[in-house]
Amino acid sequence: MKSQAQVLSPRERYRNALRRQILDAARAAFARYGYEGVSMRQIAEKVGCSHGNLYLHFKDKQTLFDTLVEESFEQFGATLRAPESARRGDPVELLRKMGRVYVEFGLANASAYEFAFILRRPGQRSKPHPPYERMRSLVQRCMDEKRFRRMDADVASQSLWAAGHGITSLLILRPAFPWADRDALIGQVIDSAIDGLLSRD
Amino acid sequence: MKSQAQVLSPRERYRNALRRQILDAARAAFARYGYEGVSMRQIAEKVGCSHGNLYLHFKDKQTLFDTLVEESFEQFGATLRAPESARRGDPVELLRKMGRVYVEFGLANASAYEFAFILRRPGQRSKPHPPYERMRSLVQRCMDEKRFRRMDADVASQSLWAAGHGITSLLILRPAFPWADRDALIGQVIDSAIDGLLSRD
Amino acid sequence: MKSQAQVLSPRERYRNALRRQILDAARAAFARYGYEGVSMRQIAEKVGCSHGNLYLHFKDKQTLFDTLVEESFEQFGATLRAPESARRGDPVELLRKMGRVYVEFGLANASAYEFAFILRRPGQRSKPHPPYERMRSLVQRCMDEKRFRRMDADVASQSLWAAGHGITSLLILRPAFPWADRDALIGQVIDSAIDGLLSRD
Amino acid sequence: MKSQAQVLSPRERYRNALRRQILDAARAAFARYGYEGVSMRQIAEKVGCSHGNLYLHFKDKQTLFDTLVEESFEQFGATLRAPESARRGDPVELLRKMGRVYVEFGLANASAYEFAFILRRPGQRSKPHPPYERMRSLVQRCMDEKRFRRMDADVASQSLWAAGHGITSLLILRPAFPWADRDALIGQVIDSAIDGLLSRD
DNA sequence: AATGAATGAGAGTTCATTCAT
DNA sequence: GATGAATGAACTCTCATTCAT
Repeated sequence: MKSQAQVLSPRERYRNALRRQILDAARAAFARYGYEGVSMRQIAEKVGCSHGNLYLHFKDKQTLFDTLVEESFEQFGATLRAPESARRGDPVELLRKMGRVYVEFGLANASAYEFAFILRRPGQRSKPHPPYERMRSLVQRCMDEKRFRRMDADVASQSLWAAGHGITSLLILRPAFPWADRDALIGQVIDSAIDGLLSRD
Repeated sequence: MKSQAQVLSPRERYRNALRRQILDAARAAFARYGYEGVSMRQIAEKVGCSHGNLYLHFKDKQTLFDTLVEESFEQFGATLRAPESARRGDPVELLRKMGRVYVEFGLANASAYEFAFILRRPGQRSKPHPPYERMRSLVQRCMDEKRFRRMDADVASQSLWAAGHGITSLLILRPAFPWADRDALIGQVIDSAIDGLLSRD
Repeated sequence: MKSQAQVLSPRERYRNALRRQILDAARAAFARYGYEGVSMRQIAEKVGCSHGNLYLHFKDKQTLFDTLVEESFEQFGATLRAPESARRGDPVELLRKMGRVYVEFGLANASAYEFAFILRRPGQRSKPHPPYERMRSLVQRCMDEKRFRRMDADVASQSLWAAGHGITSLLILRPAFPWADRDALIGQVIDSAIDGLLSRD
Repeated sequence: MKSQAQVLSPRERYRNALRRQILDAARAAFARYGYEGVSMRQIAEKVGCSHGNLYLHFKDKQTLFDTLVEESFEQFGATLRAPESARRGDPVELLRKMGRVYVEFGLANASAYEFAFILRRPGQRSKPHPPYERMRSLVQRCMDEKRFRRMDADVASQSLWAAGHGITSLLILRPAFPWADRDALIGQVIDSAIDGLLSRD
């Protein structure tokens, strides 16, 4: 579908590549030091170009930052769409899988995770984002199929999100902490959170 | 023990009060805007003194910040010491209580919580802090008394911490999100996390 | 009257002196190169202080500039108040005298004159300024006393202003031009402009 | 004479047209914002070409500016040549006419007027320019024919120029001022200036 | 001929910090 | 003990200019 858009002049390809490099350098820096802790000059130095050059790609620092936030949410949305799209199969198992994907994607893309869920942002929006919406509809399905106890669907969904966010953010923000076995820990967190919603009989 | 420290000259008392005001103003500002987002001048203005004055109480900006981090951990330690000190009583119920205290103290002292567990810091230390140690010993006791399944005590403890941190940090960082009933949500998170560790029989 | 305001601590006096130095340096620079042609750093260098220092006296460049404009108008107002205040005496002669004072003050304070009447300004106001108002009332008096022909008082006043401004601004802006005898020229310009308004009989 | 210059290839004609567009855009911009207040990028944007393109027509910004100054003087010279060339007829009336043409041409070509007579320039030359020379010779003729009093011809000529320049520059620089009727005002200024030179008998 | 990517200088402004008073 | 004047570095951003394409 985008096939004709793929035909780029060398110049355009180079331009895109540089833009990509800037975004990557900026993402890493912002994630580590926060918005105010990073200067355009520092980003440019990491990229290896003049700082003026950044302004040929992004109007200003805020726009560069916003682009990264947007990008991060899109990445999350795309990743979490996959497991949910499996319409059939045990919805509880789907949720478990989704939880693990969430955490693992967050760890593998730590800076994107920080942009999406940790970093304070100048212009706070905080609407229910697509990843959350997907999870919530799956939780609802679990209730409809009597796999989960009847309860407030938002309480249930948000308790799952809290658990997943808790382990993800701690592992990202406190990498030096003497963590137990990573997989076992993640599994325990997710399983507890989901099992705590199951019907008891 | 500290009795002789109580005898303060008026001058010393004033000095201490000013130091306290500076810390409070700085804590609020840092928590909202981050380390680089706050200037010494801004802090001084909130306090109502000259910016030069700050340097009579704290060597530099970093020291002021570090003092707040230290203080935050101490507050947490003191708060969580109380429930644990009840040596008798159902250890599982004690854990539940401890979890709720953790979350509620975190929410009531959001900026302290951010200092202790969210904000990235220039000089990262990240040793197992006292609050964690206390919880871990309680978890161990639950296992010793067969209330919890036998499993790696660190996996168990850290899964509890993850859950508690998850809900606390989300509520702090995303206040504009349409959260479900706060108490119900907190209860669900903690109960799931603890119930997931119980012996199954 | 301002006697008690004269008691300044040495610090205040020094501060005022520095402020004065900054204003003088800025006035000369702006008059020669225009608003955009002068940088805060250049001004600081002429004063012999750091450029940051300027911001302790003026909020920003625009404020520094505005202060100079204000000051220039005040100087003009004060200077032109003197001849006019002589309530009695031939009003035509008063006007002649006022014209000469206007031109000579403008030449003696060329940069102030440029600020007041030549330089384009970012925020254009252009209301009838006090100097003009004073002259206009004198022109009116000349008409009332039948010394001037009956005509539109604004046409008359503005034609005088135009003549005075013309010779003043040319002498300031084109100092290298081979001018005729300065006093004779100024006298001729003013006399023509005023005589052209006299009643003819 | 210029006939062979008229034969232009389409390419050359296009090139000339573009050069013309650049000059026009630059003239308007410089006149409004001054030399330092205008960037090459802004000029290019108004023209609708790349900023690099400007350098194919003008070596640098200063050269572009100088070209405009030159051009402005030429326009004035050409305009004022017309009335003077009428060798016969009342020389005083010719002068009056010349004055009005001067002012009106200045107002109609405000930016050219600013370039020629108001804007400060990096490299100041300020020799008696052709327009002045023409007027001066006409003044001399008035004296020779006893229409003007005997006096220093430069004082007389420059007093006329001052009057004309005064009203022209004020109307250009202070458009927001509440001016009286424009034509009446211009007429009064010129008539006063010329009548002030007439022989008295 | 024309583009636009790139640079390095320099703009206005704010900052942490020092120090004389 | 406290002030606030002062500095120099660093910030974001814009500019004139060059040059490969």
